[in-house]
Amino acid sequence: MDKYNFAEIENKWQKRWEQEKRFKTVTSTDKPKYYCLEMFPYPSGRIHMGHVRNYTIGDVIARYKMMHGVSVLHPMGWDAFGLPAENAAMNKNVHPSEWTQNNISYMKSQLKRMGFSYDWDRELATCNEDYYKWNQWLFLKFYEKGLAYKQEADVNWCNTCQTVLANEQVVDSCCWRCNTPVRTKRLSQWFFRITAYADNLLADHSLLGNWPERVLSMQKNWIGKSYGCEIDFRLASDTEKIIKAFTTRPDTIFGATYVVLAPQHPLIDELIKGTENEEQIRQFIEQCKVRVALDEEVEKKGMFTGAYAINPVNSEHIPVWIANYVLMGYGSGAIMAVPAHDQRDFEFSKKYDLPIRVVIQPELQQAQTPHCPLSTAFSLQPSDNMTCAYEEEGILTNSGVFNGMGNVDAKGTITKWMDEEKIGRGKINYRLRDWLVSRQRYWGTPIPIIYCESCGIVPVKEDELPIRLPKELDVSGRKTLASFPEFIHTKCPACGRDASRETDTMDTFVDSSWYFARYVSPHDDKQPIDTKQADYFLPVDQYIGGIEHAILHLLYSRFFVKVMADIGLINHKEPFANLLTQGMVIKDGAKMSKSKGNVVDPDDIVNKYGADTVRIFILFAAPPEKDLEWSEQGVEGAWRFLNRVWRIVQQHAAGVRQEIKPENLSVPAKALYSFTHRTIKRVTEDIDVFHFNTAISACMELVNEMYQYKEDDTMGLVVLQEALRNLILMLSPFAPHMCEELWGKIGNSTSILDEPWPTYLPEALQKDSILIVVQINGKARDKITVPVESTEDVIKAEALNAVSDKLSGKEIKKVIVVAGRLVNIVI
RNA sequence: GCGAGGGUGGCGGAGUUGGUAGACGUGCCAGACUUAGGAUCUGGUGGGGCAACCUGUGCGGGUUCGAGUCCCGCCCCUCGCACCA
Repeated sequence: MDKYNFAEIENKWQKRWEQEKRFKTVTSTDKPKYYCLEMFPYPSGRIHMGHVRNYTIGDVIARYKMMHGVSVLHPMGWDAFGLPAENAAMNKNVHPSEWTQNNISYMKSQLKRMGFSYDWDRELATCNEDYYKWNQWLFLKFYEKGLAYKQEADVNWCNTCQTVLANEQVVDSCCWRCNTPVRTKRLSQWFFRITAYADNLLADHSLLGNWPERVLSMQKNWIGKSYGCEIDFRLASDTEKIIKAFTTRPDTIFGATYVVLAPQHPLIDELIKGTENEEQIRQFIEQCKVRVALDEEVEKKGMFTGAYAINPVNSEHIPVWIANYVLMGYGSGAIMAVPAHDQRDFEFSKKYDLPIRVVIQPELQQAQTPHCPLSTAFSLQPSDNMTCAYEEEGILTNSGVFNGMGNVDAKGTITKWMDEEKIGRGKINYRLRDWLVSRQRYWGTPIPIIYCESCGIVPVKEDELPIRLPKELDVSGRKTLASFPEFIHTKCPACGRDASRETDTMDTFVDSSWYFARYVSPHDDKQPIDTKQADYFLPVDQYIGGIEHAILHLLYSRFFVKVMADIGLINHKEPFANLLTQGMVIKDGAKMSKSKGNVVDPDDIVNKYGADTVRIFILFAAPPEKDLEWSEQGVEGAWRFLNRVWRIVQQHAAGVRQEIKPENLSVPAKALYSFTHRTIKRVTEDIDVFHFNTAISACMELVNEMYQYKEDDTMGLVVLQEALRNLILMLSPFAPHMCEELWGKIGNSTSILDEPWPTYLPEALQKDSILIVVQINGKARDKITVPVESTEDVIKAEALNAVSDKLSGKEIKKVIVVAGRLVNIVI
């Protein structure tokens, strides 16, 4: 018997698949399509186990769909712009382009060694000018539509990366990439107006029913839509000057006892200029800029500006404060403080002895909350020694004509009234900020903009694209495009005079925001996307990747698709119909990482066991969305299983194909026949819902059955061979190389890829007899086997008879018969 | 604090129109084949007990003939957001 020589087999079939272009996408409109996509990797040098897991899952789905005769698009490419290439340039004295290309070619060979079914003819790399040209083209479209704009703003700056970052790329106040604490810096930068799509992004969650709930909830949280009211507080000293404050609680407006500005609020300068406390206040504002350590409760601090604002509903003059607990980045950077009904304001007013005015009374005694003991249930008074704000519902008081109204109703009524009085207006506010896309980097897409002294900001003409990166980079030090005078100097497209180019490049998340759409027509040099192809292939039917992109990449991509639809490039509202977020690969309880020294190199495992074993292990060890603990013993188990399959097929490879007539089979043969078809059913249903671990375990059970099977007459062998044939087909998405080889060994000359997925015969699942569990008082006591057509009475009698010794002298109160399952005798 | 997801053998994990808890794998124990086997095949394996049985799915209640699964109240873990007005 041949030994399972995985190295030879895998090499043989990888070559054959490539030569025969087995995975070339067939665009055929009379067939249903399936677009299976895994998140493309950054070409860091080598693939890691996380990639192997991600791409194995995708490969199983793609191959499974191929066997269903579907036109499958399964492409792969490279997220090839990024900072590590620049660091490599400095540290290893190699051009970012060369370093990236080398990495791509090695990683591509690794992916091929795994046997993944990619259509490599559609490969793309975002650092190639035939890709980033279309980034620039899209940028110009965004600019035309007013969706790209330049603005001076306080932006996030990472000193290590020497560049700015988008809000989404700041994690716990630190750079998402290098973990350096982020500082704010005032710079003029390019933004994408993602906020214009905030509502669409939120509303279209309804189209994403098959996305994991937690991803949707993270995005919802990030977008942060809230309904409220913007209220105008005029300055007492100059009623032309207005502080706009956003609140979700207009019902508490009569309880506003002061106004608070964020330390960065633009009006502050004017308010404090020339006052006696000016210097102190400026010092305080500086202090507020210092970021404190994380998960540390920040103490509320503030200062009185000396100015007063007018509460528009009652003309009261209330003090204007500056405090660190008000954020410039949300709403208008100013709030009305209602200490009686907002815990934060309450704490602040206690600290600085600011007045507290109750404007909502709990309705009944039971409205008391455990956190807010009230001395008298019906009249909440600040003098009651309130220990916290009352944030529950109630009845308005101290609120003029609105007294007695329920506060929930009052929100709308007061908003409407303020609108009529022109002192405020209903407003929807979002937490989402615009996307800062400028980066002070070399290795990225140049922003196609020219600055002219007389014409200002002038977009590059479309036919001038691409604006190429200067290639002759001296790699000895950190460079940006500003280091290349020959790149900067140009002529103004409008007036022809000397002008200079924008030297910032785009955030690399721009690249990955539409690459999935480029795959439908990757070589089109006339347009970014061939709309016809897009109509056929988009949206991606199944997207697979890590949860770490829950907000960043997945939100940006959704935004891009909506813009691309609005400019008529595509006709879809959402990029990814279904999303599978796979868990991490961990070892010894921690994520594999160089610093922890617990990395397992895929190359080593593939060399030792082969790709098929690695694939089986990864799929079997845990369901895809859960974390997977790496286990050498688990890999051994997968290896043993494949060898078991290999041996059983070898033992019974030669044989006859003959029609099976179930009624003529021996009892064991019929049992195996039935088991085979039940396995087909189980495996099919499991793969449909991505339960690869249980699909493989079902195959293992079938193999175990085969080892027990001893029928060696002709029909016995026919049944066994039918089982083997189906087993090989079912395992082929998981362990494709070995299955191709075994497919040949059982007498086929074609590729298994030409074979349809097996279907089970319902009649084969039918049994002559069934097992019935006999319970007494809900506890299993015995089992009986009865003919499948037995009536309830017969089953009941059999059951009572089986446990008669345990029933003697007992009164039977009740007997429950569940068809086909059990009998429960209650005594 | 808010939101989402979890808690089942030594370990990874099965199991929901409520119906034999622990499939499959791993580990461990035993047997077979063998000069030998960390190869392979076979059997056993939640805990307690010689056994009949008892007990067991984070904790406490409840519904039910019957609960890992449904309901109520807790505890713990993971992830995300977090002074968002």
